Amino acid sequence: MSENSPAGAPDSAPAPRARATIADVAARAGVSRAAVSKVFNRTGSISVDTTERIRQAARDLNWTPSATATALRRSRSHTIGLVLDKPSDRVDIGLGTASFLAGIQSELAPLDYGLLLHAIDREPAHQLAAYRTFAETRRVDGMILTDSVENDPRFPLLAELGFPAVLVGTPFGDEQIVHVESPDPEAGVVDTAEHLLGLGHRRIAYFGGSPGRYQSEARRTAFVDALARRGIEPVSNELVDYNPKRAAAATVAQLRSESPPTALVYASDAMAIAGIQAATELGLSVPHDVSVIGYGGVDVGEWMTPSLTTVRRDSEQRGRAAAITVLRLLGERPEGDATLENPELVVRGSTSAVHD
Amino acid sequence: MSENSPAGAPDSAPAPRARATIADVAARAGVSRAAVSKVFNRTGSISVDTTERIRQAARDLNWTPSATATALRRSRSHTIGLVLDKPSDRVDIGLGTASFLAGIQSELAPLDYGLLLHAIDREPAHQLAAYRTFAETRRVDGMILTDSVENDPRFPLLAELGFPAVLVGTPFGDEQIVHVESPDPEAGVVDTAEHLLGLGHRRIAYFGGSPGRYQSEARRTAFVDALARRGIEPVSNELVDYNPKRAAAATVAQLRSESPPTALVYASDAMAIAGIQAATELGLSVPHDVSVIGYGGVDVGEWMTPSLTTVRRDSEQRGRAAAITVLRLLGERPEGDATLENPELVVRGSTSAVHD
DNA sequence: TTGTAAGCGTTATCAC
DNA sequence: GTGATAACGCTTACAA
Repeated sequence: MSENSPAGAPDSAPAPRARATIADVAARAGVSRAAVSKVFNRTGSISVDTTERIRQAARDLNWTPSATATALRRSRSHTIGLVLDKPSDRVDIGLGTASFLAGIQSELAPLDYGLLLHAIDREPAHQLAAYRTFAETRRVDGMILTDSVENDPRFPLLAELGFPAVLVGTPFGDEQIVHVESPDPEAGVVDTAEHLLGLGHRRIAYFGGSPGRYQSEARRTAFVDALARRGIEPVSNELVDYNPKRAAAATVAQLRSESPPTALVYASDAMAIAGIQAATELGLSVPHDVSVIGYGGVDVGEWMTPSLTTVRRDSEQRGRAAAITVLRLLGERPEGDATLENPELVVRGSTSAVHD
Repeated sequence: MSENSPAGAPDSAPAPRARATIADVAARAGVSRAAVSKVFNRTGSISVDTTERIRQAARDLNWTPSATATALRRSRSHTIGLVLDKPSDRVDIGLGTASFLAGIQSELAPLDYGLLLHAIDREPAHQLAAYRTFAETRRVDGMILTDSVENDPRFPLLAELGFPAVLVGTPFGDEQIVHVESPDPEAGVVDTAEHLLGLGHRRIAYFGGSPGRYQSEARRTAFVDALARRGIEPVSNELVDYNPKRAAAATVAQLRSESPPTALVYASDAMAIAGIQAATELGLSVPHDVSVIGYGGVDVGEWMTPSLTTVRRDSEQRGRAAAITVLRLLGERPEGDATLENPELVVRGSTSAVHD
């Protein structure tokens, strides 16, 4: 690492002159602090003349209202919190998270809201403490949650605190929490089943996410039910924690069994990609010998070879909807609408009719 | 979208009772506000007895110091800003960004610093306004920058403002800015050239990033120079803006030329993955007919088939180093060290000796 | 060991 | 139209 620090030591550099305050601007414009505030908040009535004088003074002094002072006075931080899952000792951010963040940002930015990231592990005690502090310190005005779990302790807590929050997804039980979700969240998964059956597949293996997580369970149930309606049962139905390595291992085990599956369905694109590799290393060709389907619709799925058949869920749209919804909770009037489209099956190169 | 809003309307729900303040805690414990403050900041000396009374009172009232009030009083927001690049109308977050964020978080969390995300486009005027506001409103105590560009206007501005900031990477010219970078940033790229030459490749195409971006230019120059030292010139050397689609198109054009390259080198993994697809669609097999090398070392490269030979740069480590450095600038004493290892060539399945 | 009081930089409610 | 002035919730000399 190389490093040089002009900004660090205030030795040679001129001591960063004290920031101008509203009082300085008022003085320079020859008005009261109140007048300045009124101009910048378009509240109260100030003559065109003084308004211009004040604006000029502010420009001269490079003044912008202090966010912290405003936050204190208005008890609004103008910031939304997002809690990311931190499974163990490292923060883990899935492939789809990037566009989710982008979506949130795109709605927050126009209203000049900030986005504060936090990473918290799944230890219930830590969770509660963290969320409580999050709400109590009032660093954020509202928050966006993801990944509802069974008996999620966060929902009652937030309700008790009366803290504005929106869940992306569906709460597990009948917990009361504002949430955004598409009309039929599992539509794409059902199509997955139909697609495979239509191609003649009968021996199908499913590799799921994590136990106790709503999305993981719902997705799996929807798939298994869809097969059941056609009298089929998956040859395996395993939870591999959204972990690509575990998915690959489980895939190898299945493909080596005496009556191996002809189709492999995964609860995430990353796992599906790893599954393709596992199959390939066993000398099988995708999709000729085995078909593979992922979930998520990440961009790389489109670029890789074979391109990945998957269920695309618009992460960016989900981010936007979540942001819009919290903002509304806070009394803001964001532009867009919070409508979510159903995830949809995207048939690409990793699936084909069963051969043999 | 379905939505229900218990927290939204304060109709049925008991109006969220006013939060306890330090005064309430003081009253309940029968002490002054100063005493409470001292206990919670471990400053001044308070008897064990009163300390316990105060802590108990705080617990009873679920009180935590208000972050905004503290921020105002101390003129420290305890928050670091990170500016993400927003190329056009949408926020774009690269594949490696996720682990970069994770790295930053892992250093910030223990010191209870928050991370505020901002997305700004590359329009110089917007940039300057945004950074100025960022610094002036004091929402953040310091910031982390990425992607230095030629004549980067941000550096002089931040210097002028005396604002603590750290660049991840190398400044383009001789701008003064604290930065973190590995000792030999282009070591892996040079190895790339050697690797290909060693495999017998002589017709090599290079697909670069964006013009005027330091990393993009440095990477390209290092590669071309490394080839030149062995008397080789790339058959093509194009800038495709880190855009996988453009990379694929450029790849097709090259492979269809009269003397097509036997090796394709890309400035990002995403582009390399798209390049493999392009080659495959032309009926070529990777690595048998063409070798492919990416840059970045994203996880999917390891899981895909063929697995991707690439230059791995530890994004998480870069995030950690950036966070540590900016925290130090702020007078904090973060745990880890800000050392960066050189990126290294990871030879996997997408390269092989030239056949023909 | 504890308390008093003066801010930090705004905004909101009144008067004028 | 404009200006005093009192908060917002906390920290920190300085006194006691």
